[in-house]
Amino acid sequence: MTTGPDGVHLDVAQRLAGRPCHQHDLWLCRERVGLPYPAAGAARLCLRLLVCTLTGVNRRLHTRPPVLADVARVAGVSVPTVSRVLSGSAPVSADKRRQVLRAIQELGYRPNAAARALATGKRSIISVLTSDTTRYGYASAIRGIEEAARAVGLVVALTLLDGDDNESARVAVDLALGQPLAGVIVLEFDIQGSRALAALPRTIPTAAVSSAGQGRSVPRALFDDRAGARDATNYLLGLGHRTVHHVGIPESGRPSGRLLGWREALEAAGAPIPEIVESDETPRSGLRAGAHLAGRGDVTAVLCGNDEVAFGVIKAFQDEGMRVPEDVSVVGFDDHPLAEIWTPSLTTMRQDFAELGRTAVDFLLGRLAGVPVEAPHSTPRLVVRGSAAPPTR
Amino acid sequence: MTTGPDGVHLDVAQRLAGRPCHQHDLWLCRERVGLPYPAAGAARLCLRLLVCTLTGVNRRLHTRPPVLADVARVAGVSVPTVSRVLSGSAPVSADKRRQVLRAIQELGYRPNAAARALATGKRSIISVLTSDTTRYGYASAIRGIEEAARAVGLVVALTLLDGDDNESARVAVDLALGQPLAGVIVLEFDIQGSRALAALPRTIPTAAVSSAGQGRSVPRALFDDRAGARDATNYLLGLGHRTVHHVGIPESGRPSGRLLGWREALEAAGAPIPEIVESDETPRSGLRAGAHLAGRGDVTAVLCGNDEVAFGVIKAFQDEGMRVPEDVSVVGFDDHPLAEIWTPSLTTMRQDFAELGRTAVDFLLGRLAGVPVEAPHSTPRLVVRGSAAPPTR
DNA sequence: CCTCCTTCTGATAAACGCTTTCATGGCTGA
DNA sequence: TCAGCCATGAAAGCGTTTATCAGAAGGAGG
Repeated sequence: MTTGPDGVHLDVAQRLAGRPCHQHDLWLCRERVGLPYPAAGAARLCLRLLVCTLTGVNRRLHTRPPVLADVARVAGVSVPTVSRVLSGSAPVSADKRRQVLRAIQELGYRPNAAARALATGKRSIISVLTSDTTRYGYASAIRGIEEAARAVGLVVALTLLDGDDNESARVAVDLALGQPLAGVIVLEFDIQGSRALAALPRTIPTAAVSSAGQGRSVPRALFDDRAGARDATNYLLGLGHRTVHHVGIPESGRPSGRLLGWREALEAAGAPIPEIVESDETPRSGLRAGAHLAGRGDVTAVLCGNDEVAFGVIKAFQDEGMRVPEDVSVVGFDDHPLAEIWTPSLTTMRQDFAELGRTAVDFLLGRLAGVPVEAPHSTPRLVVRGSAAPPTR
Repeated sequence: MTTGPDGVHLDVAQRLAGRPCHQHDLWLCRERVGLPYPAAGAARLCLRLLVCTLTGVNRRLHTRPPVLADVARVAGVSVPTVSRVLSGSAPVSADKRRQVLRAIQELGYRPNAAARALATGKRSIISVLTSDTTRYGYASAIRGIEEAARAVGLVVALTLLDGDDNESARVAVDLALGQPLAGVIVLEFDIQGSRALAALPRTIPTAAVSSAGQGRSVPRALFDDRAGARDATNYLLGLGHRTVHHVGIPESGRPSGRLLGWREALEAAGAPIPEIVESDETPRSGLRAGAHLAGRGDVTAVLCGNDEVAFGVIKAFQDEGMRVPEDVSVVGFDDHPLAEIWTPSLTTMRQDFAELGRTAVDFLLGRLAGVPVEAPHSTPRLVVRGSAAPPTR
């Protein structure tokens, strides 16, 4: 049985009102009756009013959360003093500080973020624009961004890019910019990302996590996909394959780095350049692509746009009775968590999405602070496993 | 060559300043020189000042984004009129409306969300607390939440729960509550989620997306894992297996529904209840669990806590030379996107995470609006594929 | 011992950008 | 001519922070 400041039983009020009821409610009531804070003897009146309030007679009153002024009144100090205790911007006597902290505790006070943001002009949100949250690379990058943001006390807001037209990009951007943003990070792994980047006003600090080098002059944290694809292709050629087929993933408005790197490596080696097979980055489309390639009969090595596609491609080959890697070698891209335990285990180009996400935040913050930071950059690394081998014929 | 209102060439200014430069900059300059808005003839002075500003002589001035008062001044109307045009809260003559819209366009004005939130008391952020963004179920639920939130004009903020102790839950909660939140949704699939739920103050509207029924009396969008596990176990028993082994995933503070359902089904069937094998929800731990089970020699059917674990378990069995489903049947939980193309394709209990995420938002909003909404609820559905079959001996 | 100056603490007030209420002035229609 | 309506503007918040100011306490010098 907890007892309020004037002997009012909060539990009684609570039972009468049929809902939780806090010290704060009591004070609101006193205020309403016009009682100064430490006025004893009006407990009964307060209780009555409290119950009225709690039962909905005056809903708005009860709903109001405690504000700085409430804390100040309860602690018997002025509003700025409370603010100073909270922010530590100026010295406050130990005595008052204690009172203030106790009042905050009692009232369950939490600063109003909107008011704080308005007064300080400081922004504490980083908005992430992405077309997807579920696929491995996207999800990892988001995790990296969130971790880095949290480390410096920022919150991450997420906005999905639904359509791949300019209009829906604009809508998404408008929604995101409706918040007081410190900056924006766009996951520019696809056309939606590029569209969103284009739709962003130049006035807002922006960084992109990107797998392509060119485009609008926005600072980018970059995967050097091109070099990665070149390495992967050279690896397969080095195993003795005459050429390497490619299952492409959708391009973000311009030829993807993976495609370019693949073609460059083939050209450099003087190998024939097969027609590209398209996919939509899903395992299912990989299945279709694999079935198509299996039907051709002359395929011995395939570089896939990502691991999920590679899984589908491998599955399709196996369904057609071809063995991987004995009959055909498959190399993926990203190093998906399941690549390791796939059958056969998948040889792939590892990318550290989370790390690039983290560095993208640092990059953005550095630019915000006016410190020149070099654009982060990461080259995929070959992870040799069991899905690629020298050709058998 | 665009020309400013008094014949000032913005392009000239831009070239001189070496950075993009907008109409708005001009007006700021006029303001600084003390010119009323439509005052002709001071173009040259403005340009000079503009270049000073842009080149950093007065950085703050240039940095200031346009506010409602700027729009009002440019449009030649009062501040409330602009506000009315924006919110449509009161009629405005077509004439002024047009002027206002043009001014907004020219200045690239965007309302300040913090000020708006402060004035209206309306909150536009839903915070999602989760221990993970990358795993399938979590990522899908986040997507569902984001979609539903976006549909009603809300933004989703993401905060990861790092440690599984109370202290780090408190830190995460504090960070999230630092924003002006409309409400919080906790993904309570694990102990971190439960901790966060416990750390949330009762004053903030909260909903949980959960796979367990009990716990703190917070409204929950619920997966009926228990029924799902019961169904899965009964399915395996129905195929003729003497009993079913279980590879468990970490519990969120209390026995997981999956475990309970599994045990109930076995008890009801009078089947022996084998010891549970633990995993940490990763494929790799599934590998270990599978190796352990394969070593026992008497295992014919396994129900896994999720699909990723099931993948590992299957792989381990195969590595030990056991065939799935001929020698041992494996059933998963969740219907991971790769379950379909795994070898063998995985029989599993499908859960629609995205849909439950969406309904959780509706649920939260309904409660915010005071409309009584029934707690959403979803029962996993058996998807029969190729990884489970009758025992062969 | 009194006064003046310094130092430290707390309070008052003015922003921050937007919404909203209320009052006013110009119209229309009877 | 006057009531009534409508568009508009002035002003008062919303909950913080911060700059400025006043007052008290304390020490030193006369």
